Amino acid sequence: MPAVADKPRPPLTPERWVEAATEVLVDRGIDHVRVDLLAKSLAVTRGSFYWHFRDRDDLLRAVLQAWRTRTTEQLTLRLETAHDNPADQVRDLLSLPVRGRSAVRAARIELAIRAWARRDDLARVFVDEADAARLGYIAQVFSSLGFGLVEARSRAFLLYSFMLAESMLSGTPAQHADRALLVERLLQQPLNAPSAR
Amino acid sequence: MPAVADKPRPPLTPERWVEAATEVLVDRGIDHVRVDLLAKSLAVTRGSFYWHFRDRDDLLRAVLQAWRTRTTEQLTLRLETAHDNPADQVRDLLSLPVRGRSAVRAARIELAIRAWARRDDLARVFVDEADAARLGYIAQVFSSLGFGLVEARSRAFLLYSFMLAESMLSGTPAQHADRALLVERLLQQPLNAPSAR
DNA sequence: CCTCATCCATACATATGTGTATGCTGCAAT
DNA sequence: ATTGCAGCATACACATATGTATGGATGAGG
Repeated sequence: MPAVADKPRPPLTPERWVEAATEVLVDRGIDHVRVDLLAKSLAVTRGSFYWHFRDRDDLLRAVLQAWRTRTTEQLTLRLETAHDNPADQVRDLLSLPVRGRSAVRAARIELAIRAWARRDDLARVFVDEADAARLGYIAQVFSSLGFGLVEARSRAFLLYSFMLAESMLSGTPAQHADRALLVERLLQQPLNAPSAR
Repeated sequence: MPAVADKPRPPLTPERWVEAATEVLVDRGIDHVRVDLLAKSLAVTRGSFYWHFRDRDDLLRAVLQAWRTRTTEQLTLRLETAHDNPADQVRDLLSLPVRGRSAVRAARIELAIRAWARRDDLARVFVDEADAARLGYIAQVFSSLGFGLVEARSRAFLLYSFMLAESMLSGTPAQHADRALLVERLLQQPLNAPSAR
């Protein structure tokens, strides 16, 4: 009984493979991102994969690059739509992880890549870049609030730490700390050290 | 040419297997903790493994339990040798990651287990327990400094976040933030909210 | 309508992993 | 000295992974 007109599928793009790979990466870790598994989830055979990608590493590189593209886009978008009031930018940052399903998903992807980066040099490069870029951005915001360089960098790290920890630790965010209290405290002018304006 | 008196090895203990497994876990992640690989690193065959352990999961459970034992011991030790001055306890906590090779190693183990816990329910239980215990301890210290419950928990989370982030992000700790500044700020009494004594 | 490139399927060859069954060896107790 | 078991080795059955080689279908252009 030969083909009764199998639904003609649209051709697969490399992006589809990257999506599928990212999915598995988040749910099961980089070691479970395997060609045959992805092929099954896309309902094709591995023959298709090796048409679009040179090998498995080629795919993994593509996953990292896709992530970098998204994160840098996020950051530049944040830079462009910057509020006039820097304090509001800080408040926005702190309310970021709680708002939106896509933000939660992005956080999960990032954690998975971070775990991957602990053992893979290339992944580590990408993660370090992202961290540096964001820390730089946050520090810049604090800087425009009138804090000196060291102060701004310290507060930026503290804020970034808080965001990281919230995405890592279990439990609802609210049960960890009073976000409103925290943000206002972070915005305060230094107390013992005179502000360097 | 039959055995020219191969060095008689001392019998293997389950602990040795757990050590080896932890080693691999740190360096390459839980998915690389495999029986045959460990057997090679211990210079025996898998036959030995299945003598000491029921199966691979049995070993992984043992790894988690060994970790819990160590971490809770660390915490109780901290509770017992508690300084009279709670402020000193906070200062101790912040200087913890930088002092000692074993502290660094413990941090690496913890990160590996944390990555594991993102996909394994049992591991997650252990990690959550550890987090809760430590957060409780730190909050207690802040509490004895005169902070109210919410204040104490918030500051505890902030401090714990900082410690976590320092062990996760690349770069030397010193380049992130001024630790001394941070600790003194964390110790200060609340400013806008009146302290609940 | 024939051709050719694109996109995928199929079929090897090879590697690496788990778990089980069973065999071998030395030391300890009787 | 013989027995007996602890501790490990060896061998088998099976599953799953990568990568390559090659064949088949389908649509666009000459």
